[in-house]
Amino acid sequence: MNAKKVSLKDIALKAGVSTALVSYVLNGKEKETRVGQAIAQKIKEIARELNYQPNHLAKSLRSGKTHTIGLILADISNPFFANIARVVEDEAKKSGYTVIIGSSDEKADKAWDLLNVLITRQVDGFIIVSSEHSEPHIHYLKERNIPFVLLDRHFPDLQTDFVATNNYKASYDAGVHLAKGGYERIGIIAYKTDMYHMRERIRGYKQALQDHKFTFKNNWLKEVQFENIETEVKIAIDEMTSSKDPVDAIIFATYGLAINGLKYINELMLKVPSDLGIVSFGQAEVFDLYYCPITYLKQPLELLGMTAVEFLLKKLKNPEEGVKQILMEATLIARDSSMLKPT
Amino acid sequence: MNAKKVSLKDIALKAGVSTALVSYVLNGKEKETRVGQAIAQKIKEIARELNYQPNHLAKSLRSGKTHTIGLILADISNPFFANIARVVEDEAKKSGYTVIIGSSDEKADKAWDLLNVLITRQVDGFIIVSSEHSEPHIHYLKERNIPFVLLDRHFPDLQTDFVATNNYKASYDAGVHLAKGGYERIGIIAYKTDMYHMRERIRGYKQALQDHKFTFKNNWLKEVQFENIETEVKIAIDEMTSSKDPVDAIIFATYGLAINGLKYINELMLKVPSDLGIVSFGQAEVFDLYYCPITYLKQPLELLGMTAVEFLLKKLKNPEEGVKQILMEATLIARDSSMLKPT
DNA sequence: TTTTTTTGTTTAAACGATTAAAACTTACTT
DNA sequence: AAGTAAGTTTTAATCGTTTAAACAAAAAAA
Repeated sequence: MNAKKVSLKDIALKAGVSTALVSYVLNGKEKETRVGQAIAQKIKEIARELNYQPNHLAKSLRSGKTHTIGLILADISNPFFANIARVVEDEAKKSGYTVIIGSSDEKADKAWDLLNVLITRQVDGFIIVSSEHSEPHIHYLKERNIPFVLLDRHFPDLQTDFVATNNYKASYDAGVHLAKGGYERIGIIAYKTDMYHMRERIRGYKQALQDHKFTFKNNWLKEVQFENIETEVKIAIDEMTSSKDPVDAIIFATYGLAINGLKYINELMLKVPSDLGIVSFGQAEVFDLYYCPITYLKQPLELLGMTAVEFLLKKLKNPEEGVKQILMEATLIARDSSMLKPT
Repeated sequence: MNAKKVSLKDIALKAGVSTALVSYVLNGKEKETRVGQAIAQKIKEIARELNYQPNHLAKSLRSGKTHTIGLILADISNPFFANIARVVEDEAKKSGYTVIIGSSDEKADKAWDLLNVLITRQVDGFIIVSSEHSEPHIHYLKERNIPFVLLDRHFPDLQTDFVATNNYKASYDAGVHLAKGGYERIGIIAYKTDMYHMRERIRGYKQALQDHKFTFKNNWLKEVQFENIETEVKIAIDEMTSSKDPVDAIIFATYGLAINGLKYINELMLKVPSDLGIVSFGQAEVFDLYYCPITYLKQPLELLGMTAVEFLLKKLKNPEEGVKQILMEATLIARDSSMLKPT
């Protein structure tokens, strides 16, 4: 950054007026502050001529607003979140906001670090895809009165703005869909976590079983740890398929679980959908790539991202506004992997 | 942000000294500026007690440095770049830098917008994964003396810092590998672009053919447009497989091409690796998921990202330092998809 | 004509930090 | 006792903007 930047002062000097006038004119306050027509015109011209770019730092220092929002993702290597990031970025830019993205990699302490870095960077607010054990972060934000919106995952016991998917319903739909497809011993592989979105996915699944008079077997629900996903998914599938009540279909509660699970199902030479029906959460072109295209639950990605931005910007404009919460419906995209008996 | 922030002045007031002293002490300049032992201690204590967090905006305004770097990606929905982003972010943070990520979606004008937004945000420098037609951006940056490092893609005619993969070699390896696997009519599907990394991939492929005394047929090279990837890949595969010189193996020059191509190969009921051998650029767990695991070229993702940060930070520290360029080698990860005759 | 109002413009403080230079204390030399 | 040096702290300018308040000149009202 060589060519020393043009400042208000430079313009003022050249126009032979004070910086105040320049500031007024360049901020469209000519009317309220009754700046002379001729001068106003001249200032604008000189500004253009000098290619003036306001200094955001100075502006922010003065105003206390940075027009920057922090986006904390649970895992940016997950294509779902990567795409969310893109949507949020685009949407924020429309309103003149810049987004700083951080990935917590599902670790609460990394999320905490990020939060603090971004707070000292004075972002105006946050959009957060929470990781486990981050309730304290939420409390902290509320306490310090920092505006934020939770995205995709939320805490039902905490009064916060959020935008999320109706996971219960989505999972229920998956169960019903498999049942209709002719499967009767449906299992689910989820993450071992207390996070609400995951509990809801399990609850929806169980409800679907119940509504079809299938008695849930403990063995049909497997919860694996994010850190050991590869080995634990294998064990889970082994146990699910080899017990005395083997499953004939599996719901994968996330994209990552599905990738690992399908990989292993291939190794086992199990045939989808005949040996095993499959439905997975999370969309990805990848599911089309499987020899038997995978039925999946498509979350309204764009809408989620855009709404989160909308909520946050509203809150920034008017911090007193009420709590905004919304649950959006996922769509089940039926493919071959969930059809035992072709209809 | 309620509880009005603690500033140097607050500390100074409480300690009964001037802000200058506080600044000196808190910046570890007590020695050079010979601040009294007792006072220094007191200041530090009060700072801790008040939980003082320096105001980055003010610091930056004064120093002209924001300790922020802009990362412009060609496409954040590509897992390769998403992971690069993560690496860059982590690495930068180690040195106290914050990263602002933007995705140009392979569009030069979006990249230009991003560039300007980030320049007005006064990032200290850029790491850029260029999209096509963005040479002018490079010139602009050089002209304005804004430090930057190109990542993954570079322009051989432009004197710039860059960190990239040796695409020629990688592609050459892919060709040789397929030839060794028993394939003799090897094709490649690439993007239609003048970008050097893509030209190199094609060049390496051709060289491999030549070294095996296979005569390259025009029909074996297909270039598709990023915007129409889905339909054009289909056409490409149709043409490659149905002509009078049908290919028996395909190299996909990118991850996205592979995803789309494999999807279509499935539809066509072509069997990998017997009907068609496959090698693809870009790593992804997804390649394991295919019924026949896909051989791929693994780029040194972490190293690329870390080196880019290293180069940039060095340049920030000492702008006069010479041009840094490095090409890193990809590793071919051999799987079943490229073995015609099992060895 | 004097007073008031309107219109147009400047002044100066503020945001929160950094830092060169000035100023003030002691203590030490001669 | 006066001068100098060394040690310690303050002053004040600066980064680029915003904006309340003060000011001046012209126009309107008295």
